[in-house]
Amino acid sequence: MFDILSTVEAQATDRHQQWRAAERLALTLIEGGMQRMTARTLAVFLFTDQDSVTAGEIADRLEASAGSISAAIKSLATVGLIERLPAPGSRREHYRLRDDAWATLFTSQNTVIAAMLQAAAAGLAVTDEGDPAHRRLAQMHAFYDFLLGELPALLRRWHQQSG
Amino acid sequence: MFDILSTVEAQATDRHQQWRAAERLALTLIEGGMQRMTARTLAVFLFTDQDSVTAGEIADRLEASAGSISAAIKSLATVGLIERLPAPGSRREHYRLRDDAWATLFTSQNTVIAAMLQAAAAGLAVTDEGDPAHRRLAQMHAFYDFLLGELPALLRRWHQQSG
DNA sequence: CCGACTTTTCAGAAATTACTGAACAGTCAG
DNA sequence: CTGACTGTTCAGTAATTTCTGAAAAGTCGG
Repeated sequence: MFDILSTVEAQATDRHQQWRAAERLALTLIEGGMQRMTARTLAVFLFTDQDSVTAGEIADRLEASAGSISAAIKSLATVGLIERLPAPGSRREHYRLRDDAWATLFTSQNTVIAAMLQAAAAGLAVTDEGDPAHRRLAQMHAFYDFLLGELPALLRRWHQQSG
Repeated sequence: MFDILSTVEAQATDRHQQWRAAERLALTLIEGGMQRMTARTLAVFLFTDQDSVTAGEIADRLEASAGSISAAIKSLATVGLIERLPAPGSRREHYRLRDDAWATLFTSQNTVIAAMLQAAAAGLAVTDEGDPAHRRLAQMHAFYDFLLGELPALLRRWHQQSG
């Protein structure tokens, strides 16, 4: 009887809940080390009901300045999480989350791991065999060497399973 | 002929190089998201030629306040990277890097991954099937679910190989 | 090529975070 | 139990980071 009305109410509730869930996810990303505005921007890319969004739309949604959104988009694009869409006739740039965004985000850890491995190697090179520091650095080196070797196979399994 | 002299000189150089390598490793850790003083403290634990160190020794080495070192040690102990040693007769507390420190550090990522998984699930619960956001959240959920499943086996392989 | 609209850049303001220093608490020798 | 020494806590400050707002640059239709 009042199906239409209740549907409208439910949708309004859903929108609110979705917005809350988006902000909550942003907090998780921030907790994990991501910049505040970059995290909130990424959350918009995830939760929008459109196929793509513009910088202006994000700024409106987050009530943030165009400048900070521009920086956030640049940052997300640099690590490969989002992509610029071939302009669909509009003057404004459209962006969307890439399909393999999360695997990409995870892969960017490779850089960190490689840096740790290199730091350990540098330490090994300037310490003597007998020095306790040498043993510790060797353990560190072994672990990150192992990790760096395992990650490609891990990602291959993922692409196999999902693709 | 001048072996003793050159050895002394080499050692002095090594100490300097070791100190440089330690600070460099600290920078890598900071880059990866660790607090500045916590990273520098961890570097001391790695590069010291002693079996264990005290808070005072670290403060001297880093020329930092006792307060900041205390906070750093607490932080490192909380995530399980260092351990308090059974007091060897001294009044001062001795700490050292744990043997499985690096695996522990990596494992602490599990928390982040679980949080991401939960955030994705929360998003799925408040979006409709047809909504593009639902599809994106499903992809995110699938990836972190996969990761969470793979990591235990990864660490098992590590312990098998190293132990 | 012009004019309107969008995005980017950047200096300065605001907010957050990290460190210090001093007071407090804990512990062990005597 | 006392005194001396080490570690911890916390308020205030210093430094860094992040955001804004406005000006500059870029882009596309006309």
